Amino acid sequence: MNHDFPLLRYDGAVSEIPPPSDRPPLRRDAERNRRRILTAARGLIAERGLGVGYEEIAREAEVGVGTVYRRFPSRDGLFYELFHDRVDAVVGILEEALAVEDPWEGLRRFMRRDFELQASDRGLREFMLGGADSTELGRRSRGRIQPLVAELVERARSAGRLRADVGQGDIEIILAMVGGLMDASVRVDPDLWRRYLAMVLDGIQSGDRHDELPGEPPDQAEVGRILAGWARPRRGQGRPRDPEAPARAGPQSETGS
Amino acid sequence: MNHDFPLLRYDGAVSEIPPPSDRPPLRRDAERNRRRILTAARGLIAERGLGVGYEEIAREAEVGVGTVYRRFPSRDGLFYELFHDRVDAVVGILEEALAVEDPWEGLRRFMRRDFELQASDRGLREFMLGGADSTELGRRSRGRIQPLVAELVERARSAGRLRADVGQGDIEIILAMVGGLMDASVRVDPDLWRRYLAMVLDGIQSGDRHDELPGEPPDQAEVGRILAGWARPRRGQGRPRDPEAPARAGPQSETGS
DNA sequence: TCAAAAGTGGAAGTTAACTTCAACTTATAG
DNA sequence: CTATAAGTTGAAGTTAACTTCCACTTTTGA
Repeated sequence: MNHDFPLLRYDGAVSEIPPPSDRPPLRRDAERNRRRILTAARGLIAERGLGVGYEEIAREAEVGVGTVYRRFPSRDGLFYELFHDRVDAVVGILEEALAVEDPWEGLRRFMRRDFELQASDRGLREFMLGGADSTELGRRSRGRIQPLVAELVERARSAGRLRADVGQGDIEIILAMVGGLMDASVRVDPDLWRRYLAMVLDGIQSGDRHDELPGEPPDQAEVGRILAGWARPRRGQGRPRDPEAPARAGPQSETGS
Repeated sequence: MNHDFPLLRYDGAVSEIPPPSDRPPLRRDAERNRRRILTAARGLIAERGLGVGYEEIAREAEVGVGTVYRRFPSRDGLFYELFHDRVDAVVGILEEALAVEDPWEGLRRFMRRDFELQASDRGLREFMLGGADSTELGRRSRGRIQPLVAELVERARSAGRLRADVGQGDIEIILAMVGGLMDASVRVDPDLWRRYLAMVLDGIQSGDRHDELPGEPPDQAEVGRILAGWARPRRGQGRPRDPEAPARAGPQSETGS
């Protein structure tokens, strides 16, 4: 059992320094392939999310599927390699935010930087959101991140800049909520999330001052494209079909005898 | 081509009054089955979203799959039957909201009532969000709803209660954003959305007064359950696997020779 | 009552992933 | 240089939907 290696740090947070590997090193070709797989996976997952298939990763990496399975028998191993440094980055952002003098500014800064980090990587977004708890890394990450967020919230509240009725849990929900919007909108307008983050921040601060909203309200066409990309259910449901009107798709009163 | 039957109404909106069906009436058994299918579909889709399969609907309706396909060759026809009256309800809510004297109160009321309507029906939520534009009904619905929302927004802004830099498109995005949260959280806490809607409303009003936030901040366990249910990617990715550490899932420095 | 039209059911075909594995290839150590 | 362990591959098996089709049943109207 060597896969738990918490090293205590100054504040009780757990460091992510990897232990010396105890397995024999990979063969040279294997190492090369491993690198290719990670590169391919990084790109595909950043683009399309955690769901991309091994077959596609293999194709992109110019490697057989079997190789991908051999190297990463479970997706957790792959996600570990792809995201552990990103988690470190988030922790870094949190520490920086805690170092900011003005507590409200610190909280704002954290949220903004966190979203900036996630903006370019859909996989990271999904990992941080829902995927987090199904993975060893995910659970550990939450353990590192939560106390820092709690501290940030506590500071902002004590300083009187955060509404007293807003708690740590609210911040996490807000991150998820705006993150969900980001998922749908980044491709249409990469900075739109800033606008809605600003609205929510205005809603949870206790001062009465509004910052100006960044960007412009999206126009109809933009809204349409954003909604069209919102978390689809499974298979299509708008496929082009034969032009025949579907049987009784034309309205028919339920009261027909 | 008889499946377009816009009847002009007072404000140019399109009425949804069904035309007399020109097809021969269904046989008695067919009508009975059609009813069963709709009932089953209504329940399943409200519970689990637009993605439920025909096989499952058939099982629930105690009918063969073939029957479901015969009656609803495309999902659009099914969605039409399930949702056209819900769209009418939304339009009704909008009209009521426009009749409220205080424009800001009207806007608030619309959003609240709209969410209350959607809270109990995940399928409706998905239909109103993304699914809307892939369907004849969806497109028509947007056409009816948008001008009313625009009017509501215009009123609230003229009255000076809505920030001047908030547009109609923003309201639609906010509906989608909070709707996404609702998707993830209704099962855990059916009223949690009210809290975040309140925050956003506070963020977009121009007065400096905050309403009290409904509910309490979710605690850690609650946040965990909510995030766990957030729009999953495709297949599981946290399946229980053999307890062996995945090959090199244990961290290994990328710098290994 | 009975023939025709309408409707039904569900097995079998289709699609699109995911995963395994046994024959083959390559790096490495001696 | 060679034996061997490590690694690679992609075809074939598996799973879980979706959809079609036709032999059979039910309703209807003359």
